[in-house]
Amino acid sequence: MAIQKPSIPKGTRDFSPQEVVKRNFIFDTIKAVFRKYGYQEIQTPTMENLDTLTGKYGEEGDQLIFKILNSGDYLSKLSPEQLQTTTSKVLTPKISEKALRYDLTVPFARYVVMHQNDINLPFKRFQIQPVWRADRPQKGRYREFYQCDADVVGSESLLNEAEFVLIYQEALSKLGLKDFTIKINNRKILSGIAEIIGKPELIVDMTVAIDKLDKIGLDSVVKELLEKGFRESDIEKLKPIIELSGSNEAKIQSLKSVLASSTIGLKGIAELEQIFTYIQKLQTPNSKFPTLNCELDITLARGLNYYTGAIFEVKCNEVAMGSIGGGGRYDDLTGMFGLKDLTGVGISFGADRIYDVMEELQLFPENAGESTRVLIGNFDETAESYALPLLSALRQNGIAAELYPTAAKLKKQLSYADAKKIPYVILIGSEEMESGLLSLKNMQSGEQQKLDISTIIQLLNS
RNA sequence: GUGGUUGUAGCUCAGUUGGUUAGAGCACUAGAUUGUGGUUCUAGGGGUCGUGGGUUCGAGCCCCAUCAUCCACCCCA
Repeated sequence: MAIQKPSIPKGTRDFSPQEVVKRNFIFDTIKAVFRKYGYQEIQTPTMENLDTLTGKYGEEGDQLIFKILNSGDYLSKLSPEQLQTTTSKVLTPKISEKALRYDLTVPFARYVVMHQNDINLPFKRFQIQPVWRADRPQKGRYREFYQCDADVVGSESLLNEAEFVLIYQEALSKLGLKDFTIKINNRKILSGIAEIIGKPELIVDMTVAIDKLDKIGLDSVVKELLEKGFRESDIEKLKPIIELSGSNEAKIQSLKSVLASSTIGLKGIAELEQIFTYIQKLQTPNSKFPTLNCELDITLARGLNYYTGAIFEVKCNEVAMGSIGGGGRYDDLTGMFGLKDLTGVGISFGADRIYDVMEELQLFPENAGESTRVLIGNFDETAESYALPLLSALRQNGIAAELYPTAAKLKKQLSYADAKKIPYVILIGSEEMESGLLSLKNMQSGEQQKLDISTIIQLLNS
C-alpha cells in the first residue's frame, strides 16, 4: 500500500497534553458550579436514531446532522426506482438510520421520556459531551465540539431562569472572564411584537432580521424586512421597539405600553420582571461578582425553534467571537416523544469557544502544564536498581514521579525534564549510593542539595 | 449552499520581470562539555515546490483543471 500522509477530518482537532490540562480546567470549573446549584451529571450515546434528531432543529439544522451509513450492503434492499431518486430526502432514511448527536438538549429530552419512571421531578441534570455538526468550519466553529449543558425539566418556576443567569456569571467569572454580557429576552415578547404589527405569521423572518441589528445596522435590517413582506407602516411600528435603550427597567416600562394590547406580550414581560426580581434577591450584598452583566436585549432571537419562553445568549466583549453560551425555556420538547405538558429550561456553555477566548486573553493559570513532580536520573544498571524502591516510595507518598527509562546521557535526561516542565530531578551516582544522600536538583533555580529520601519526600509534598 | 484567501522542509514562512545546484528561523540529531537542562557556538539529516495537465529552449513563478486550507456570508456553541 502506498504511504499516505495522515490527516484528520476538517473541523476536528487533536488535543495535546497541555491543551487537555487547560480544557479540563474549564470543564472542572463549570462542573463545580453546576453541582453547587443542584445539577447531576448524565451521559448519553454518541449516536442517536436519526428520527430522534430530525425535525428538531429546523430545516437548516437537519442538513447539518452527521448521518451514519447503515452497516453491510446498505443499497441491496433498495428498489431500482429508489436508487434512481436524486433527492436525498427520500434516500437518506433508507440508507441511514443513525446519526451523531447535534446537541445535548434533544438527547436529554429523549432520556427523560425513556426514564420517566425512574427520575424525580423536577429533574436537574448536566451533561458535558462532544456534539457534531456538518457545518463549514471557520473561526470559533468546529465540526466536533463540546457543549456543557445544564437543564431542568418539570419546573415552571422562573427561579430556574434566574439561577441560570447566576450560573453563567459565576462560572465565567471563575474562569477569569471579565467583560461579557448575558443577554436575555423572551419569545413571548417577540410573539407579542409580531402580533401588534399584525404579522404573527412572519415572526421567524422578523426575529432573524432584527437579530442582526448590531451587526449590519438599522438600514440593512429595514431593507431585509421589506424584502420579507413587511410594509413601511409595519416598520414604523417596529422601529421604536428594536431601538429600545437604557436600563432593563426602562426597557420593560416602554415595552409595557407598546405591548399593552397583546396578552402574550404582557405575559413575556411579566416573566422577565419576575426573573429580574429573583436575580436581585439572590445576589448577596457583598457578592464576589458585584456587577451582574445581565441585559435585556429585545433583538435576541436564537435559531432553535423549540424555545417558548425566556432565551439566553452570552457574548464575550473582549474578543471577536460568536456567542459562548446560550439557552432558553422550551415548553413541549418531550411532547414529540409522547410525554406532554413537561416544561424545561436549560443553558449551554460552548467550551471550545471559551477555550479560544481564554487563550487569546491568556487567562489560563501558569502551573497548568505541570504533571510529573520529580524525575530520577538513570546512569547505569546499579543506579537503576537502587532507584526503583525510591521511585515506589515517592509514589506511595502521593508524589508523581518517573525514572528515566534508559541510562542515557545526563544532558538528554535533563532536557526531557525541562521539556516536560518537571520541577525537580534526583541524581543518584556512586557517591550518593554510598552516603544515602541523594542530589536533588531544582530545575528552576539550578540549585542542588544532598538530602536523604525522607527529607526529599517531605520537601516535595509541601 | 454563496464569495474570497492561501498551498514551498516536521512547524512558521522567504523566493526579484520565468533562468543554472530552492533558502531562513524554529524543531530534530551530533559535537564543543566522559555527571548537569533551559542561554551560546559548530556541523548534519530532512523537499516528487498540494495533485494533474498546458504554454516555453527553460516553470516554485504564467494558464486551465482538481483537491486541500483558512476567512467572510448563511446559520450557529
